[in-house]
Amino acid sequence: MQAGTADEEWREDCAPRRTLELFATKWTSMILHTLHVRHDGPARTGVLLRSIPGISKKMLTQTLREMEAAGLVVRTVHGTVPPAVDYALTPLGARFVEPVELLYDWGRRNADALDALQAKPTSRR
Amino acid sequence: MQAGTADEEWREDCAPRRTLELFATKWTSMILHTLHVRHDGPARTGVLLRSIPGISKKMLTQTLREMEAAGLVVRTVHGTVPPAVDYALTPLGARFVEPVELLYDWGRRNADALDALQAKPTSRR
DNA sequence: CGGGATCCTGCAGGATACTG
DNA sequence: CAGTATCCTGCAGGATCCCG
Repeated sequence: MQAGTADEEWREDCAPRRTLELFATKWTSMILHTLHVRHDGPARTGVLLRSIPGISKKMLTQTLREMEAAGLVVRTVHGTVPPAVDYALTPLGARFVEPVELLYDWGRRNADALDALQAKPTSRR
Repeated sequence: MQAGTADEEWREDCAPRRTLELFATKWTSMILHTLHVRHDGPARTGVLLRSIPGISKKMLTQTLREMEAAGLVVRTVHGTVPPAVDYALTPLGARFVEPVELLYDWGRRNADALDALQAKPTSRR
């Protein structure tokens, strides 16, 4: 099998790599997760804002926009005078919750491994 | 449960978020994966370079450096005249292979969901 | 309250050339 | 072959102000 390239389909647009893009935009997975744990219905913008510490209003709306365009969430406007908007997962969006939870669960169960890291690739000042 | 903030520990340095940082640096997970599937021993720099289409020589060494500092890989120099260097997973690094494979496997099994995306968050020209 | 528009910044990350 | 050093670029993402 010689393998000048790779021993499996490992092109730039293969499935694994495209999955990674989900996590390339910093907030996407957290929004998916939040919409999931709050599956008692759609979530208002303000709720999302307060549920995800550190996210800015701009990035929240921007990411939601992209997710809506991607077909991951649906946006519903209720009022017009004091705007009341909520977001809900689409069936497609719900599917992407799985890899997110997979990853997050692993993190929770392996906090000791995370602690054992000498220096983090990012977030190191 | 009121939840002004979050319904679970969801601070900026919680385990899930720190797990995400693993994938923040674009190439880390791919290197982990490559070192894993080539577990028949350590891998030479050139092998890694050819196994990961699209990675540049610079990013490869740079990422490997960070991973070494983090304790994920060990670097071994063999020659000095024609430098022969190889990298191997540490026990800690091996642990981080799991979430990577988890994610990649999901992607392979759910290529249809990836195809169903209308617009990708990234890689959109 | 939700969200657009604008400005500004850091940093991931590519290209290239040089050393041993 | 492996690695370093520069230079340069795009873009994620923060802060701020304004609109309905």
